[in-house]
Amino acid sequence: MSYPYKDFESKWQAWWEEQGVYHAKEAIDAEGEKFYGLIEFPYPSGEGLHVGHPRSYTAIDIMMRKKRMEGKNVLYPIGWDAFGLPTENFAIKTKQPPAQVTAKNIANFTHQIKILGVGFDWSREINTTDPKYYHWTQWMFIKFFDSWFDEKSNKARPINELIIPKEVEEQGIDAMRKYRDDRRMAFKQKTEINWCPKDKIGLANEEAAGGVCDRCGGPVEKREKEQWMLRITDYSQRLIDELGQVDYLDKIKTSQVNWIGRSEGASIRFVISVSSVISTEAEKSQNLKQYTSKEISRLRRTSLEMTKEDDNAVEVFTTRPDTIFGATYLVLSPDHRLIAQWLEDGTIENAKDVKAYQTKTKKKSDLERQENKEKTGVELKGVTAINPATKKEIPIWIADYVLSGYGTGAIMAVPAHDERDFEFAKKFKLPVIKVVEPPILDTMFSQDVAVSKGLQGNVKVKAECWIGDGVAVNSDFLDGHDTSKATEKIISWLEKNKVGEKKVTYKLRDWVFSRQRYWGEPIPMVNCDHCGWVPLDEFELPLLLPEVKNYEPTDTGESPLATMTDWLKVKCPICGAKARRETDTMPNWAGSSWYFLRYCDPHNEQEFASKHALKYWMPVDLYNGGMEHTTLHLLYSRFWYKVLFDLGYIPSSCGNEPYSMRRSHAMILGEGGIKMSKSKGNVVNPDTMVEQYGADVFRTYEMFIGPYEMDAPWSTKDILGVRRFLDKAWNLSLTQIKNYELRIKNDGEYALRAPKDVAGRVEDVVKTLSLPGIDSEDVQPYDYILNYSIKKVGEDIDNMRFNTAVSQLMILTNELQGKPMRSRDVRSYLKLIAPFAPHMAEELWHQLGNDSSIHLEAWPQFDATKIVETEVTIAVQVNGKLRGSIKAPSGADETVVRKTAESEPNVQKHLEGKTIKKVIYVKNKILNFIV
RNA sequence: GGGCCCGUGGCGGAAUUGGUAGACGCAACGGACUUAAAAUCCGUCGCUCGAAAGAGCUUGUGGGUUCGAUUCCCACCGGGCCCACCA
Repeated sequence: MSYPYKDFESKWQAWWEEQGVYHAKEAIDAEGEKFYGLIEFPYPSGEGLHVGHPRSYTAIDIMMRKKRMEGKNVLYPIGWDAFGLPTENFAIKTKQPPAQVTAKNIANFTHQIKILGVGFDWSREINTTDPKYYHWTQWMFIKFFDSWFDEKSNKARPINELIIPKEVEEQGIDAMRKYRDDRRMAFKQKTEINWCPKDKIGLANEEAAGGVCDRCGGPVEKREKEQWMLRITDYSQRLIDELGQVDYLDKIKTSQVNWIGRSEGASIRFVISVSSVISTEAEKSQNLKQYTSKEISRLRRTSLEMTKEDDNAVEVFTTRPDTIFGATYLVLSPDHRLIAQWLEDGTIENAKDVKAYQTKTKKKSDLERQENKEKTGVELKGVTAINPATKKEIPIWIADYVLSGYGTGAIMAVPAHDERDFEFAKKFKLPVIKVVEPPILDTMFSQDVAVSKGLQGNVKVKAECWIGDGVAVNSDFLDGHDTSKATEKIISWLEKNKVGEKKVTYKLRDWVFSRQRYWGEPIPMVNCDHCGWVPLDEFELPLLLPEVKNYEPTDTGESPLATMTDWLKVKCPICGAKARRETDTMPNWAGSSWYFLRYCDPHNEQEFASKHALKYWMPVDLYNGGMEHTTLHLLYSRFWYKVLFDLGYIPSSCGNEPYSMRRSHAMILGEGGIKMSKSKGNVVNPDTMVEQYGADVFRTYEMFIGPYEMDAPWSTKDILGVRRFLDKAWNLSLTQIKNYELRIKNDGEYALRAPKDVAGRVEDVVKTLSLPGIDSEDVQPYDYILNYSIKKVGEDIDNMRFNTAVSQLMILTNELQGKPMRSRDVRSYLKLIAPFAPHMAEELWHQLGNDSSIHLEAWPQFDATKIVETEVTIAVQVNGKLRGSIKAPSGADETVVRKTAESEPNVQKHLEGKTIKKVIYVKNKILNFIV
């Protein structure tokens, strides 16, 4: 018979809430150790809960339930990451206020999660769109604005501790303000945004995935816009190094490190010359002109010594300074700052072509860029550079394969040692010089050789020179070998000659923190003609998101808030003059960057969380989330936390990492292993499953579905197997309980439900009546399997191997079939099942005569002596092949086992007429005869 | 192109530090109960040969290390995810 889950699931859910079973104790009156478990709070979309959500909620719930039963003060909170685009777009489409849509979605999600029986502490529920919450998001933004990164102490500090150099101070107040603004953790900068020319709106990256507009499907362009940025790049090195302090899955650490993308190399300055020096076209294409020091002195710059990049030098970044002898041209990104200047002062002779190329690049969508990787570019006529190592004059090009955002936005092209440079050189017939041997070798070679007299200690270079294509770059001597010595040597030469130095760069970009959207936290900043960007006074927070008539983005690409003329007008907090509010809002990553801090003290109106609460709960002991957030949310929130930590808003005892442990769940796929999607019609709705099978079956099935960290396909048939299991567990437990009733009735004429003054608990009744059997100390036939299961299930939960934990519970349940149990063993059995099937366990627990929740009972202990096996099965092999198996006492030594094994008929057969050369014996496991 | 992950029966998946491959579940087949079906219970279940005992083969493919490899190493094939002109 199926167990009647409908009779009691909602009853217990209400009772748990009423009893506060899952409420964490406040830091102040808590005893014992704390445990803070966290799942990524959901975005309450209109789609409703996906079956993937409960997989991780249940998994962590199971771990939290066990911790709670082990006596820990568990914090397992839930909330809503509710600002964001899908809601805004839905609101626009249906002409409803986003706040209203959000409220509806939250109500729906709440219901869906509550019927699952997850043990969340709902008393700490938070919502990022609640002014009481975003008050502090705004407050933190101001703290970012009011701080800078001090490289000396390697941490963020208040901006008023920034010392302004004398020479800047002398330049006046504007210069001082600029000096400060250029260093703030939150700053305004022109950056490219995705722009849909058809819809005339700016798009978030996620709306412009693949270079296509999310709304109209048309191509997306780049446009420049001033945006708020957060200086996460200052933390690049710490975000890598401090991973050493935390326990994250290796693949998570690896992808964060790769995302930050540290590379070591050198920055090298190439002096610029004017083209009039170059004699002829022929000379230019056939021979790279070798300059004498005399000629160099005729260049615009008389010395090759460059201590920093200026108008007369281009700075490049390279990870291979050892190949500098092969650098035959420079390439700048089309929007390199020097180009605008050269265009202006007329240095560039082919200005028209250059400008045309710049425009073309800007129009090029990401999609085109991805699809068509053929090299394009334009030579800058009239400007050249001098390779500091070879002293040769080399041309300068612009090309979109050089990215403005990485390194210095300029490269030295070494076509013989870089595929992209080679492709480019081939196409535009540029010289290719292969550095055949590292320039540290004291051998001198051949034809068009670049020799650097500048290098110390008679260092010479073997190099070959080709013009144009016809050269295959393969099996290069340097590439793939250890070039570190050569690199080191060159760098020290560069440094000695002041034309370059060691440099580290990162792929990580600063965080674009503005959205030209409505449904986000207003940025609490004011622009004043006299004072520049000024934050609101703290007592003015929260700056409420005003209601607007129309949520559509504006034609100008500004946020809808820009149409609120009254709201925009504000007095400057500093000088009181007329000023204008910022109309951009924050990205949805803002609220999620610190929500785990708010859970510690969610109702605090004086601060984002009290120091005391933070001290008690932080860091998060276990944080579970999807791999897709590894390089965004997880990195952002680590950064955010570090800034708050550096500024002293988080007690130092919490440590400078927010999460001690990070684990990852995987996806639940549709039947057959394809992704669930509305269009494929294979979406499974959790509500339907709960209705059809009950929450306990649904939960347990999702745990049984496969390894937690791996994707698993949904199977409507497999869930039936789990239902059968819980039916069996239910019937088994009821049978045991009925047995007590019968025995009590027969022997003592008491019913189990005897009046409370006689007894509430079965075992009390039993003790009162001193009935033998029920609580007997006799050896029971299930002693081994029960104790082993307690051990195994406990370990599996700790190690997040939920699938094997469930299978062990199945084995246990099958083995207990038809065996009368001691009441204390039934209690242990129910406790083992409780984390997986909390409703059923609670119901049976109460039927057993208990009044308090099973989820607050102590986790069962196993008796190690019951697990020790006295007799073991040993596999017997002949030449590594299994020929039989024998029983032997546990720990038996070789001679005993060998004797038994040799008498085994099948083993005998294979040993017959052969001499045993060697015997390998592994205690309690295997005996192998080598003949 | 770079990084990460995964290949085990008809299916989802088990297998401590290398030690009896296929736990547990699904499906399938045979049986019991039933007027019948469902549900439930009992049994069989990697492949090939064999009545059976047993033998051979088997963890994507090919090599290697080892007494012994799903596990470790090398190469290849297939699939997935993320990033992608990152100098």
